[in-house]
Amino acid sequence: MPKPIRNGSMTKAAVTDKRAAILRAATKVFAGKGYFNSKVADIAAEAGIADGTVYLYFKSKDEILHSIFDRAMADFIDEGRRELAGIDDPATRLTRIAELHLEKLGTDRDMAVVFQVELRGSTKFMQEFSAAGFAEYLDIIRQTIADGQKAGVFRDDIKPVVAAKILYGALDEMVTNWVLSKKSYSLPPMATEVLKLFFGGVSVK
Amino acid sequence: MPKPIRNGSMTKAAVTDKRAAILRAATKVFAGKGYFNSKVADIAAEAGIADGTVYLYFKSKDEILHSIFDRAMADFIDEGRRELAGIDDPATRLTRIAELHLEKLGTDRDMAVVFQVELRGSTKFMQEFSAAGFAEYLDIIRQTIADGQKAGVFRDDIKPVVAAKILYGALDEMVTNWVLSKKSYSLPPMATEVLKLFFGGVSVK
DNA sequence: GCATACTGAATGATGATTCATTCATAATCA
DNA sequence: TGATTATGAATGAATCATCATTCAGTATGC
Repeated sequence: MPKPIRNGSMTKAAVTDKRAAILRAATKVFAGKGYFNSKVADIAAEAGIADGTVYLYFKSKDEILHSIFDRAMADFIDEGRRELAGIDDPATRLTRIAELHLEKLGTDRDMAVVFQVELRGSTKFMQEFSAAGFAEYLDIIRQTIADGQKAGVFRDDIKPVVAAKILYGALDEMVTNWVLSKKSYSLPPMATEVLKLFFGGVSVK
Repeated sequence: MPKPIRNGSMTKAAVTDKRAAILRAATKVFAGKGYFNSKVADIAAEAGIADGTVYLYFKSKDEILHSIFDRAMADFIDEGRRELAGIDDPATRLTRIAELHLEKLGTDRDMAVVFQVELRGSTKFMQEFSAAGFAEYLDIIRQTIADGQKAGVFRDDIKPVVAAKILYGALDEMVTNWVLSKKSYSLPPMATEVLKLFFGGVSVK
């Protein structure tokens, strides 16, 4: 009376699929109720498998959350590098980065919720994560700004690290607002708005 | 062998003090281990009282977290309004807002950790909170920017809400970085950096 | 049959909350 | 004033519910 879906020996691809299915289910569940309020049983139910099966693919609940980030972040950085490979002009690069940032998170609301909300749910986690992908991302932005300064298109009385944090913070805030907003609107177009201000400032010249 | 501290009827002030003491202890504990990893017993121990005593002042662990925000946010908005009362020039107002923001959080690291990290720990919480103080804060910024546009000092091809979110996001990111940073530096001076970019933009004119 | 994937009930730990009891102080009384 | 009683803040051990995790058993495919 359980629902036997597929048993016996699995192909490598099938194994990966099931892992991915669990991660997808977990992302959805975490997004809905938060990591600590989510039961492993909820994830199993969402994925249509038994509680115990989760442990055939992940060592612990904690590892599931980690995997979600690791995979998403790795994908994002990869795609970013590929996209940016052909772009030299610093301003254009920043534009593409901002667009990618919002496109990526604006496409998968559950993932965005987990990133915006859960990622910050623990200092410990933040610090582990900081050490990994986040620092790398911020550094790409920083480097691009530094290049722009060297090229003379960006003012150099602002430290690149600071400017990078500001741009990141602004984008991040757009995502957070979008995630929490009741109204449904498209996120990517906000990139233009952010960049307009980031490049030109609010003051009238 | 228990530690009798003070019994009998308490003055109103003493009661408020104990409540405040518990909130202070909780802020410290939450900052250190995160809300969900903190035991009520930890808070009690930090405050130097028995576990049960916590429940004489708060209905639940959840209520403690709420109280921390409510009080801090109310204080902040009050102080902000008072400070801004005498300032008319929009740019000066924004400057003062940014300074206050960073001064306030830069003064009490535990509080800052709870705000930056725990506040975002649950969508539910975020939304409740959004409805309350946060929206109000963002709106003060928005209004100031709108005033600046009307006065002709800020460009009006950027929507005030968006500009407000950008400024807020940038400040918020400064705080988050500061909170997570191993290095110890002073937060308030970052206000100047943020404003320089917010007003003038990165591009060379 | 044998190996492998899966199941889901049982286990054990954890931790929020409760509540019967204690006792310092205040109030009342003679 | 000193003795006596009432008050209610504080205590902390016990309760009780909640899950993460395990594992003995089942099903499936080869």
